[in-house]
Amino acid sequence: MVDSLKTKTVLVRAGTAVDQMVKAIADHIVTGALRPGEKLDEVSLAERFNVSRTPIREALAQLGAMGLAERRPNRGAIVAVVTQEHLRSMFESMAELERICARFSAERMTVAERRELEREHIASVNLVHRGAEEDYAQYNTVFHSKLYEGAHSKHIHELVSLTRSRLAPFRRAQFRLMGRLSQSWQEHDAIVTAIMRADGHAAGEAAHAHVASVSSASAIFASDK
Amino acid sequence: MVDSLKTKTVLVRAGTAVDQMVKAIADHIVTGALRPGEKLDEVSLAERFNVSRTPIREALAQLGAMGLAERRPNRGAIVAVVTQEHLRSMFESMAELERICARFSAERMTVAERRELEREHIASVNLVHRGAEEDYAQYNTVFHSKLYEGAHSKHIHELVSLTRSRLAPFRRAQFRLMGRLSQSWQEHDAIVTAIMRADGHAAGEAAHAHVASVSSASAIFASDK
DNA sequence: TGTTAAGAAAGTGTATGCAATTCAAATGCC
DNA sequence: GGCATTTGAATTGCATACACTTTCTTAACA
Repeated sequence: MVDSLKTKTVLVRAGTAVDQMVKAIADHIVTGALRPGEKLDEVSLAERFNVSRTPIREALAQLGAMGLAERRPNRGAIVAVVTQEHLRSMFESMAELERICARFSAERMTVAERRELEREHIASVNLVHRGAEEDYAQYNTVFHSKLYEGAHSKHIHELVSLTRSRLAPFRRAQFRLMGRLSQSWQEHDAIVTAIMRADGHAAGEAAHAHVASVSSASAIFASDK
Repeated sequence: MVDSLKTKTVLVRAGTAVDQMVKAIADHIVTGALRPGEKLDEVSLAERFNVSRTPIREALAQLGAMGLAERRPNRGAIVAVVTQEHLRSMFESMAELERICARFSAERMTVAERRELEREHIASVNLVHRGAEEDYAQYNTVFHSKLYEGAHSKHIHELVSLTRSRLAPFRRAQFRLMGRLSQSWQEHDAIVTAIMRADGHAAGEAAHAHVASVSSASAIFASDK
């Protein structure tokens, strides 16, 4: 089928429409274009993104499950309003989950996984020396992902991914890491060292301390409430 | 408005329709009426429950978020098929989450909460002596809920609730506790004692051991795959 | 006979229309 | 003037219709 025939569709859609909507709305929430507590009107969003209400509704449902939106029966959805206390508990949970992942990683990672982790960790020291904050932030994500995967526990991985996505609106990587690249690397180093020694407890403690450290740096971006 | 006028609606619906569908389908999955891997056809379900496809679709989306169903784009939904490995990781996660909740409870419970926990725990010894498995199972749920709430961490509570609901299909309380009421009570006792002493570490270890004990008793109900 | 391509059937994805509920403003009553 | 009731607009919930994707069938060709 020739694409040019579809004159009605102005913008060629990449994937399924509802996924697009989820990403788009989530992005608006994460970037702050949609403020916490703001009403997510179905018709407005539908007009805004040139789709009908149906995919919007499904997207809102998914966002609700993700914790980014809050759906009240018959009363529409709003951008999830996260209290200071709730935010604290999310960071706290994140620290605990990372502690578990690091402990499991130390106990369960294959030799290949350990080697790869150590190799990339050592390589990342260059980013620190160069002060490449953007690149380091990207590597940091990879580093933590390796910890999640190294735990060899699918469900823990799901829980930590869920928590991570919920915390996304409050983590601005560029701010989070500014000026503490060196500290972050040394904290990573403690984790890696413990994992290489297969010292689960030490790895867990190091990971917990690491996240707690990041949390306190991020907390200032919390919505005052 | 007089209710009898609505002759069309044969069965008076309690809440919103999609919630009904979620509960109904979830129930069918949990009870085993719908087997893992079975196709969740939208039109069939719609006819079955006398609603249109729309609420069914939303319900399936929610069930997907819950982990009870698996939705493939353009290919329909199936009852989530849980591998032995995945199930293991869920029980493992449950144990770790309970460890955290117990530790936090030991550290954070108010005096009133501690007193209430101990009071009900001591009272539950009667159920053990009477061998009231049904009642004990019910109390057991309350006991664990108190641990989750006592942690004073909203997000951890969400994570543990999510995991619990996902494990629901594999927990048949009546089987789970049969013949081990006394053992369960003594494990509870260790947790309560540690919490009353505000000994976070001991409480966590006791809770972890308790869940691990229950897990091994439940594992036999896992789908062989 | 095996492979592949075309087409029909089935089922999901999306759009639209109607019903039901909610929220608010205006009106009536005390 | 204050308070309760009602009515209307706005918005969500649900149903139905249509479009597109997938998949199974069938037939043609190597």
